[in-house]
Amino acid sequence: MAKKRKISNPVTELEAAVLGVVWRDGPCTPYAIRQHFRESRAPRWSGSAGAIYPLVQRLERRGLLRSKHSVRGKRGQRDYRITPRGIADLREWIKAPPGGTNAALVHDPLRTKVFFLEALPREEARSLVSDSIGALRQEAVQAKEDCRKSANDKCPFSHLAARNAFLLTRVRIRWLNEVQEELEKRAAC
Amino acid sequence: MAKKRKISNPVTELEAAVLGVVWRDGPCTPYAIRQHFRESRAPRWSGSAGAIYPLVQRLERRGLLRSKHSVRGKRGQRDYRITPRGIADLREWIKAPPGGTNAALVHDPLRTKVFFLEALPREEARSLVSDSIGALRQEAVQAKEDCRKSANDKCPFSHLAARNAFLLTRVRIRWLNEVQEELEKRAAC
DNA sequence: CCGCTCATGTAACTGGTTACATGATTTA
DNA sequence: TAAATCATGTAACCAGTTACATGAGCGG
Repeated sequence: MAKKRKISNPVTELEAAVLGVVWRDGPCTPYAIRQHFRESRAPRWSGSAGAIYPLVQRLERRGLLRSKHSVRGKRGQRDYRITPRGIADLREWIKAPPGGTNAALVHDPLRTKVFFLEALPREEARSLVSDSIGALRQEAVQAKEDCRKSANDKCPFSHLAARNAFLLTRVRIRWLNEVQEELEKRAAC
Repeated sequence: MAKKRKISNPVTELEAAVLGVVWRDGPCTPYAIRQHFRESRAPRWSGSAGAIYPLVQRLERRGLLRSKHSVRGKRGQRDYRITPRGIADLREWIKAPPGGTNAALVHDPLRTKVFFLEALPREEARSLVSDSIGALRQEAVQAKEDCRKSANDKCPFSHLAARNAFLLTRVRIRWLNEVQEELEKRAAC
């Protein structure tokens, strides 16, 4: 059987995200990559220096990124671009992340909290839920705004990503409303 | 001003989850705790030995758990129970996790993938989306089943947690349908 | 020139993973 | 009793965080 092209190493999610940013934004400095992540409202993407700089060095050693000194010859400033192997590995990750977690259940810390909500005095449980609803509403407004802004992009996928954030936030609000109802029902007893 | 009781150290999410399990299930061995996590379909909770055993030791050193040899004097078998300070810290975490991420945007790897979906040849993008829809439908069936099973629990919150999982899964399916439509629209051009 | 922010990095630490070792119990 | 599996643990590794160091450009 014709052996498929050996993929160097499956990239992690963060590595893939960096590859994706470089793929999309063309040559860019690590700092620009960091900014991209820090602007994201998803807390997963902190874009801390200690994560990004070693990561791009790693990716360059593995041949997925290539860098050269920026024309503006500031200190060590380097512009990174993606290599063909980098693109191949990015595609590989999109198709099948390591562990096959493509459709795994998303993690919601509020779910865990509600799971243990009986450990909280009733009144505190109540305020936790209503505070969270408030915060999520804020989130939803932001997400909707992101949706609107990306609605007319040349690429429809960034808009769909924003829409994912909005829909998830909205459904969590609705779910919290159910939790709230349950709390009130219990209070009534 | 009356200083609030000093909370030892804010616990992490995994620590809080372990405290929660011990709080709920009464005295139990580390192994039982692991089982609890491994049965969860959320990939976040792997319950690997290397995570749990050091963790309960840590919590005992910090005075949040207390252990004694099980009556069945097997090897080193220990039953852990939660202490009052453990309960206090668990409550503290439920109210306000470190970082105030109570209502932060949930992380969805499929969102990231779709964000970079243009990097994929059209046909592969299509099959990624339809495969994911299939997998999520499976997930949704499972989640609904969990919902049903927990519907008549004495504690309604485990049911609400299951419902969260179901709702999130369902909304992701709907969102993926939108992605699918978009792909077909583009194919038509 | 002083201080501020931009930008690139590094070092120490932390928490979780995989893989292994080993003792206890059950089952064939 | 031999093999399988349950149960407890540990060691090496790894990725990401916080905190720091440092240089470069710029505005007062």
